[in-house]
Amino acid sequence: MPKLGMEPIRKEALVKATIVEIGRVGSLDVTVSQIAKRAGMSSALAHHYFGSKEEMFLAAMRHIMTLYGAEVRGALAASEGPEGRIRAILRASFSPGNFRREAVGAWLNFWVLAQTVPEAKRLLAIYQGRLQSNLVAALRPLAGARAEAIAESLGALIDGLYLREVLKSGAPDGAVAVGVALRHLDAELARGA
Amino acid sequence: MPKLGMEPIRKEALVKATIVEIGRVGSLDVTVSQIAKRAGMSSALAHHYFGSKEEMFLAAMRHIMTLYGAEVRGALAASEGPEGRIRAILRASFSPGNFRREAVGAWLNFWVLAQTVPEAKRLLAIYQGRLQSNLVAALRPLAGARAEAIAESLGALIDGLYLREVLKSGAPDGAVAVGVALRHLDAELARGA
DNA sequence: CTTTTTGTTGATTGACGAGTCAATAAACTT
DNA sequence: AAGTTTATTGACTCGTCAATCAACAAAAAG
Repeated sequence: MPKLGMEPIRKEALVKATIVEIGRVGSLDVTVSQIAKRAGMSSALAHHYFGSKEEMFLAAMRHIMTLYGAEVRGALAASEGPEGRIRAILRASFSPGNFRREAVGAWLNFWVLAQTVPEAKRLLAIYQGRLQSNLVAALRPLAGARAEAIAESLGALIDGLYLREVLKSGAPDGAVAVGVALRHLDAELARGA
Repeated sequence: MPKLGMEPIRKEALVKATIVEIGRVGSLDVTVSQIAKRAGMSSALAHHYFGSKEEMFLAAMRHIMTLYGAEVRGALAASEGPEGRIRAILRASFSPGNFRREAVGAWLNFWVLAQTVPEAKRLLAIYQGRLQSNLVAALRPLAGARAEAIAESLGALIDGLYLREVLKSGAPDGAVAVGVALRHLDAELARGA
């Protein structure tokens, strides 16, 4: 049955299964067997393609970040004006695709991973840097020298809203989160003016 | 050698050791043996006093929350006026005792725990509720009907600042965090006025 | 002084899980 | 057709760890 060119297909299936399982179990205590089973293959094959469980986690992290980055870029391209760009970033951050239970759970656990695995820390730092520079770029025309400071608190607020989503029961509501972030932004901008 | 009345002493030592080990390892993948060793006893004794590892985690969580709560109450008692009360809450939240690497790491991991262990979720909800009502009480005279909304975003911001501390290298700087939170607050209040 | 309660641990059990290996098979190369 | 590369898995190794147990020691109770 060996069809050739399976590698990318298998890897993608494993990455998605990893995210789903982390979200389902709620921690990084997922077994390779669980992941492999959900992806429809044996655990041996999972080890064959990724050398270790840690590599699977990192690949899953890159995947989530890639999705997030793409969504932000897309929203940014379709936006106009500084304020429009900020709204775009916020909407992308809390879009149904990113702001869903399993993705939020995955993020939380990647944060834990970052405490011990340097590569995970690096990836998370990249995410933070990109968010920060996107926000600063959009804020510069509106807030001048205060752009950095506002971007930092806005970034922390976004992360905090993600964190709090973990405790909520019921489906995530991105609109509410966007509203909270926008109110904060308005307040900051109003003060500067 | 069995001196009587060891139970509370042993339990306290275990709770502290649990927090230290979680902070050191950076995850909940700490063994009971590690914890027991740091607390100066055998793993069997740890199991004797707490029935399970999970109970140890929950006890550690209660301990951290108790410390935090006590510090907030103390700061609140020594404060004057609505604005003073808010400052007190923020200062307590980012005090050296609470805002230190191992405590921050422990918080993060408790959040993970809350995804699967109902009791952990309950405890975290209590913390959030207390923080919220403390903030609302202090904000009411300043912001009236907007107190709840501001308290919510301020609470999320605090959590976000904790979260981001995890990625930073170097010693935590509570003063900076308090500054960020206070700026946010000022902005919100200025708008309402 | 014997019985019970409290403190304490080394040794053991039992389960589970990451990673390896050998074997099998289909496809591609020469 | 023979040889190589890619796909795939069941079985196995080896280690780890939570939880239990049996046993011992000292204090308190009767």
